[in-house]
Amino acid sequence: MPELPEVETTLRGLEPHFAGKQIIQSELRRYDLRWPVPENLLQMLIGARIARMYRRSKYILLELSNGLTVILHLGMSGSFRVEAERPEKLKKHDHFLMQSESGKWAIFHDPRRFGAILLSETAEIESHRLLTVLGPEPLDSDAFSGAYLQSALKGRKIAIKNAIMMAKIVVGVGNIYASEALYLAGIHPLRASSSLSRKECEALVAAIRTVLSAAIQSGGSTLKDYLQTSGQTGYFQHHFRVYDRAGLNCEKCKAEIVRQVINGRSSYFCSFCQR
DNA sequence: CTCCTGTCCTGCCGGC
DNA sequence: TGCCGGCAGGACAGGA
Repeated sequence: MPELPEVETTLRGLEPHFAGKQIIQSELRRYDLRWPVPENLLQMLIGARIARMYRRSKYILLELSNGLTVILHLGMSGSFRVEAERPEKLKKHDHFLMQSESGKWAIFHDPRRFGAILLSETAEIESHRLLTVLGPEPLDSDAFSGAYLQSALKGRKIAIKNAIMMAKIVVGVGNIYASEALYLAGIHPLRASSSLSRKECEALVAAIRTVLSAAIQSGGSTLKDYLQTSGQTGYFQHHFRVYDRAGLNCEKCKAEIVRQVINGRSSYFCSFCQR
């Protein structure tokens, strides 16, 4: 799925047409996403103003003027596109649409339906079951530091790649950016989490920030499903150093990049550069 | 607690 | 051309 950069890119694509705007029309074509979509969604959304749009982890949050917040998640295959008019023919997996007073439509498309649309009272959003368990934002340099990471990894035996993909430790890092960040930091993905030195934790924190920031700059990464709200693909996949590059040569040492399944997920690394 | 596995769902690709 | 297995970017739920 869309990892943090793709969610951030989506948010930025929606904001100009929806933040601060009233929702004048909305349609729901399927209720059976990851969890059932609340039956009162349209009733609560239509006529409400989106007072604020923001991202927390991989969730896009629409804070409405009526005391409710819409929680959106793109799942594994979700994307939003913005259209000037409601298309006469919708695509097969277009599940949700909304039009703001700007006239623009936002259309949620999600073939695998691992995405989610939920409602929460705004006053209780911080304690929502999905949001309350989350660790720090990786781009928040105060909360996500080398010292923090080392303490969060203390006593953990799991592979460092699994650890940085755990939302409780740090949010937003998925399978692609975990491989890329570990490569940049020179850390082997199978290292035991608690074995990382303070210096390595600092390097990893910096690498995660660098990779995520660069990916946001490139409009995210498109492998199969992900598109920007404009319909364009992201560009960061052209900058991958290791992800999906098994058998190619490491840019630094020319050794072959290896693919190995770690915890059921494809992982890519250079066994010479990453120790 | 930590950890590991199974699971939700559709589409695509390669092999036969 | 068709069928089948395997795989895909997330992350919750439940059991050891």
